Amino acid sequence: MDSPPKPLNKLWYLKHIRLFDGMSPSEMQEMEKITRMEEVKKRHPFYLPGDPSSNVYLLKRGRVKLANTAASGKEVTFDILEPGEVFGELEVLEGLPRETAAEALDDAMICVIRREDFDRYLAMHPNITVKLTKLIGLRLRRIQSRIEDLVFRDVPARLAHLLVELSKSDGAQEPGGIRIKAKLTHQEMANLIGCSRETVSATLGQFRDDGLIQMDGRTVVILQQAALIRVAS
Amino acid sequence: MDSPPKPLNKLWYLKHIRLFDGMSPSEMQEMEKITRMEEVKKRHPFYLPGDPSSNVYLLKRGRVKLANTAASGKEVTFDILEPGEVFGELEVLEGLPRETAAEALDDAMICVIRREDFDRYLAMHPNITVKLTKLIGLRLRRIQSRIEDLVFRDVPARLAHLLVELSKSDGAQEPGGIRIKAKLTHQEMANLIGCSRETVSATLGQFRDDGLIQMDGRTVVILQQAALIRVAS
DNA sequence: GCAGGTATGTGAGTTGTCTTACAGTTCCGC
DNA sequence: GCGGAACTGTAAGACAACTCACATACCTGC
Repeated sequence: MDSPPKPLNKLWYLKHIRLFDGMSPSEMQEMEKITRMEEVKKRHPFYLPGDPSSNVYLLKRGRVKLANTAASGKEVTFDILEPGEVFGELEVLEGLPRETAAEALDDAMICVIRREDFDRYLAMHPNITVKLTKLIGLRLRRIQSRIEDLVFRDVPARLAHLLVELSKSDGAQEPGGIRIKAKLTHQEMANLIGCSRETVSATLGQFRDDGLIQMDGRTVVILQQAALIRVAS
Repeated sequence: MDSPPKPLNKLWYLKHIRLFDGMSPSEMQEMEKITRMEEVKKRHPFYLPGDPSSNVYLLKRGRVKLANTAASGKEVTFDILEPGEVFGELEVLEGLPRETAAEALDDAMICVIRREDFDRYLAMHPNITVKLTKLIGLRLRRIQSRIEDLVFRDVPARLAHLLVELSKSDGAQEPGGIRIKAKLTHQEMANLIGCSRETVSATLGQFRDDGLIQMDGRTVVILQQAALIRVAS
């Protein structure tokens, strides 16, 4: 009747499946040719929903947020990308307009690849196509697990889950705890777990009062990871 | 400030992106060789989360449900597949264990392809690989829009959305309305939109009282599609 | 064709989360 | 280093959806 106790889903924030890792020097050179470097400022939008999908992007420096906004103004964040990750390739592949917005969270550096060049490159490098398929497949699995999160877990569990995953992907071990380096505002956390900003503030406050975390200034330090994982159940 | 009014997301229930459509006769023959036909009974599980991913399945007849169950017993349904659709290929591709359960909703007929054969087949048919990538990409987009549904919309809106999409993919035009042929229980609808069975019953009752739908026996007939779409906003 | 299992309808009570409102705090650009 | 903007903390009230409980209706397999 009971399913076996399930470990926290490691796919949630699994990062760094890099599309172009392990390229040969000649492939690299070829890629170099079709790529244009660009520097963009914080909050710069790469694209908005409905835009034609004319480019694929490779993030070199800074973070990029993939998100959508409802008519009400409520926002949902699908992913926050770290350097090394590719984005925008999905819609390019299908030739459909953008479905999400992409925006720089920090001053960032990116490589831009024009649609036609990307298509041509893929056609000539079937092994990269397979890698791309796996990458998209992994994203699909990750996003499925977010649906499970939304349906199965309440806000404290989702938030605990988020903190634990952030501590894994972005944490610095310190005496007494793990400092989460990724600086997310409460609003951004709310957009990631699908609740209101106030609820995040209150729930973090609860975690603090319970001794699970510590908040100095605007960064979170996890004091009791095991207990947090229990909350995330 | 306001985003432009967004039409209901057509990806939600978009079906029939068939992986092996447009195959040449020789390719077909080749596929034939690595395929084993099987008949399975209603409620037969193809696999469960954690199972090794040893096969890819091609659904010929009947419906298949992809779903997951929480320790609490609550269930979320990711997709209900119709004949012509492929499933189980994602985990096979990555060589990871199953992450969802797959089970026959009706007595069904399927083709089973062994993992090694599928891998080998893909390696020899790069065009099928590209198609597979697009198919998985489309699923990703669909599932992203379900997250938006869960975060942005309340239950009446989600249910109205579901009915409208079902009427498109599985509806029969009739004098006075569109009959939804797919026979889903209230529980199954609840699993699809992430709410309780009772809430589905009550909300359908509300739609009936408002004259939006009609329920004869266990099938739903949509009387006022436009109004339903408005509810789904 | 009847019985037992499965599905539906409905109500009362509870609760998690949102909304609204506002005060306090920290950051950042100039 | 100062001022304004962005962010955080907290609380009260509202409400959507859940749970629990039970009655009714419906299929379907023997």
